[in-house]
Amino acid sequence: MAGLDPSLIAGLPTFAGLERKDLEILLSHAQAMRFAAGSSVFEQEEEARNFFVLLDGHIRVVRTTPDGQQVIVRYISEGELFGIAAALGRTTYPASAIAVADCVALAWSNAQWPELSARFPSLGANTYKTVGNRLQDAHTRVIEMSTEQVEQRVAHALLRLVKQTGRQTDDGIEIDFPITRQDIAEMTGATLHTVSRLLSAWEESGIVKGGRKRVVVRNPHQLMLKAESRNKN
Amino acid sequence: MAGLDPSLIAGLPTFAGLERKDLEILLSHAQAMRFAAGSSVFEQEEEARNFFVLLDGHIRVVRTTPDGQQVIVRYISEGELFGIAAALGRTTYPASAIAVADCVALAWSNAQWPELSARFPSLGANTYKTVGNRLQDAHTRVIEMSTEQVEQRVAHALLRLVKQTGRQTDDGIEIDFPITRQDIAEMTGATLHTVSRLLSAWEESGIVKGGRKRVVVRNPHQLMLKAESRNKN
DNA sequence: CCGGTAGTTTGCGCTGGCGCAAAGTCGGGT
DNA sequence: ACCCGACTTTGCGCCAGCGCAAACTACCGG
Repeated sequence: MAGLDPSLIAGLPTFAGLERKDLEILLSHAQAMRFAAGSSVFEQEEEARNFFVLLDGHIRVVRTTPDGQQVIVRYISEGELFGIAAALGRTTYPASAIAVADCVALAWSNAQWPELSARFPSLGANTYKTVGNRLQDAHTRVIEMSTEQVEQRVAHALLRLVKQTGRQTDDGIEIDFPITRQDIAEMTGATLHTVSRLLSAWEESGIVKGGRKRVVVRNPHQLMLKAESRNKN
Repeated sequence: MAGLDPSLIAGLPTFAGLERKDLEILLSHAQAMRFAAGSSVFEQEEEARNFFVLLDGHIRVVRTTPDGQQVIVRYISEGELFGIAAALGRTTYPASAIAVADCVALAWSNAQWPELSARFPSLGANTYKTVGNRLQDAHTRVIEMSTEQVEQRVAHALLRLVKQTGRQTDDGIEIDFPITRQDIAEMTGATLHTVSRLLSAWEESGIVKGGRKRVVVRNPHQLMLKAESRNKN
């Protein structure tokens, strides 16, 4: 259906639980979708109609508070399941998803969820695991926000991004999609200004290298030190 | 098995999805456990052997950071499913659970999870929903921590506790288990001292009434005002 | 009834990081 | 080639809330 390009299917490590044949059946129910960088995949409060697997690109998940404040919940990279609100008993998406690079995703209608999850138990297992990881991450973030200084939180955020999407360059490890200082601020509960100051200071000491919508980590080890103690380094 | 007291079974609203007969089968696989106030139900990092439903009492879930800081993840009240780490693909509990009042819980061995969840789809649905709610809560907390002042966070925490476990008294609504200023601090990422000061100020204006390990909310509406704007009231 | 411990309150000084302001700088579109 | 909007940097003053310190008080066990 929808003429799935077979080449898209090649790399889906997350679905290793499924046998080749089952995978093909599952994929035959999916629809491929493309999103240009900057476009919206779904909006907060919108009725949850689909669940997705991201095949290529990067998506930012943002939650907006009643008074207009924005917080970045997380970034989604290739192979990840997302938009599974309906499976978790919600009728609307709790956050907005925005493509930060050109994206390709597979989408299934939520109406198919009961049938598909019954037919492919490993889809269910995968969902449990995904949600478990997210819950863990969310709690980790609460702890960080509760106990750490801004400098440590920013360092942790960068390390997480590097680990998740880092691409080795001759300069160091680069975060593989455009990200602004403001974005980092919204991930860490700091202000744009403070983040900018921190990155400037780190650039001074050769730990990172900045650019317009770019961050390259030159010295991950030193960055870990910043992340770990509230002492001066 | 384990001679379940039938009276315990009476009130299990959370499991409404199950028919009476199925419920009995499910319960026949469970083991009843009692925990005295202050005792540990399970420890962080301990191998996850069981999952539970709390029948009576209150349990505090605490996560400890590598450097010894503690953060209260949440409180569990009657009817809630907990300790489901294994179902989410983990082998150890990510946090400790401590009874803050005398507790009665039903426990199932994790080994039974695949069988039970296959046999009773509504158990699985229930788990998805529970996890969905928790994920939602965790994200809400991240947002609060990111965007709110300490005063608002403490107000929100109290309102949540009151909503979850409030007991009407002639003085106002009382939180139904012993809770210290330190506990509130660990829920909100503030210090004991700041929390104490805030509660003193609120007691001054008649919004709450404090006591040793006790908090009574006399004026929830005013407390909501404190929770909502960073303006002076 | 009494001593000890766990919990609470309050004072004081300091500072991390925010709010506000303004001046760069990069890059994409016409 | 230029302009405009988006992104970034930096300076400065202020204050919420923390760290430290000390006193107070309610409960519990003996």
